[in-house]
Amino acid sequence: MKLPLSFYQRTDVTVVARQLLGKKLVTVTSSGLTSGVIVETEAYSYCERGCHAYNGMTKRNEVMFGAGGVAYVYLCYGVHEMFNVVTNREERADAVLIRALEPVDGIDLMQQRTGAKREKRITSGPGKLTKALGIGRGWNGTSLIAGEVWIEECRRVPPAKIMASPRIGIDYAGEDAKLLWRFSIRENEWVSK
DNA sequence: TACGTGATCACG
DNA sequence: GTGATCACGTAA
Repeated sequence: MKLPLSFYQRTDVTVVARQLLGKKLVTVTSSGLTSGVIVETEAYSYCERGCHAYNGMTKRNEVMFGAGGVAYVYLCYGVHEMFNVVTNREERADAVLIRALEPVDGIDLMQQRTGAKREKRITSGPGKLTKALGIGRGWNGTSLIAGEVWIEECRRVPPAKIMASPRIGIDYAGEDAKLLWRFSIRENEWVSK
């Protein structure tokens, strides 16, 4: 079952980021179906400097300002596509970055897409998992309810297994870089390094 | 630790 | 227009 809009449209993005751990992210393309369990996320809110939406709407972050339940995909460092889930209601531009997955379905297809020689770690990192699942910038703004990408229930993660730490790669955010808004499943081998 | 890579954004 | 910057990954 796809998670309903009400899951995404809640007002506290850190709650959504925590609860996405243990859920399954699924994509379907003409090449087939791929999926993985979410083991690492980061929360971003228009209220803090780490967020693309902090300085208001631009062409890039436009979909963040819509209601929750759609994908926000952008290119980073000219090389990597990053997949985010938009949360909260309209004008409250929050999102959760999916940083790592534990592969479940379509592992052969993931290897094919990434050109990975060995099976290990093809979805342990935000840039790698989009490649493995066939997610590109063309999916920016795509609904997570109706389209070829969605998130569904999978595993229950007890609160004690959830670790909170500072987000990666946002030194420019000053004090906000210290927020413990990165969430991961403790001792899961697929969490990024 | 260093750097490729190209879109984006805040300047004019 | 232009230039600095960037929510990474890999090689060394």
